[in-house]
Amino acid sequence: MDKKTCNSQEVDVRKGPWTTEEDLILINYIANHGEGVWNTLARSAGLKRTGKSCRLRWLNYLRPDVRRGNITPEEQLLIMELHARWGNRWSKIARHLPGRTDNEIKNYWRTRIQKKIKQAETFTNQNFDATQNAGTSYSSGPSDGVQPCSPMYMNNNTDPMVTPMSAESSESFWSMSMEDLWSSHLFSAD
DNA sequence: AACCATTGCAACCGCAACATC
DNA sequence: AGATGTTGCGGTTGCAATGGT
Repeated sequence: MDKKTCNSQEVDVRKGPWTTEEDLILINYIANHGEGVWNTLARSAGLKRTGKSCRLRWLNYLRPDVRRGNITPEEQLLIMELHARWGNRWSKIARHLPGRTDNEIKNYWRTRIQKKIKQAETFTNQNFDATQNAGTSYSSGPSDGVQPCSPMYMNNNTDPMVTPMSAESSESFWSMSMEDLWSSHLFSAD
C-alpha cells in the first residue's frame, strides 16, 4: 500500500493507473461543477488522488475533445516542423494539433521520431564524410535556428514512419470506450 | 509453450512560473 | 515584498502488450 499517512486528515493518496470508476467520478464531477482548483476538486469529488493527477488524467485522457489513435502523416510532419522551430516545447506544439495532448506528442516524438532520427544519423554518418556533415546533424540541439528542411527531416518525409493502417481500429476502440464513459456519465449526471 | 527483449503509453516527479493572500 | 498555494511543463519511469526465438 503506497499511502502517505500524515498526522491528520491527509489520508491515503492513490497512485498508479486510473480505474473506470475513478474516471467516471472525475467526468461526473467536472460535468456538474466544471474545472476548478484541482486540489479542491479532487477532494470534493471524493477521489483519493492529488489534484495534479486529476488534472493530468482529465487533460490527457478524459476530456471529450481529446483525439486518440495514430498520428497522421500530416500531423507527424507538423510535429517535426514545430519541433524544429521550438524544440521540446510540447505544450506549445500540441496547441497546433487540435485534440492532441502534449504528453501524446512527447511520447510520439521519443518513441518514433527520435528513434528514426538516430537511425538516420547513423546512416548519414556511414555514407557521408563526417566532416562534411558536421553542423547538419540534428543532435546539435533543437535550437530555434534549426530548419525543418534539414536532411534529417527530408529523410523522414520520404520514409513515413507511421503505418496508417491501424489508425482506424485504435480510433474506433477509443471512441467506443470513451462513448461508454460519457454516456454513463450522462445517465448519472443531471 | 515458454521465455526474453522490445515497444508504446499512462502516469509520476521535480521544477519554475504565476496567482493570491 | 515575501510566503504560500496552484498550475503547467518537460523529463523520466513502470508496466502491459507484442513480437521474436
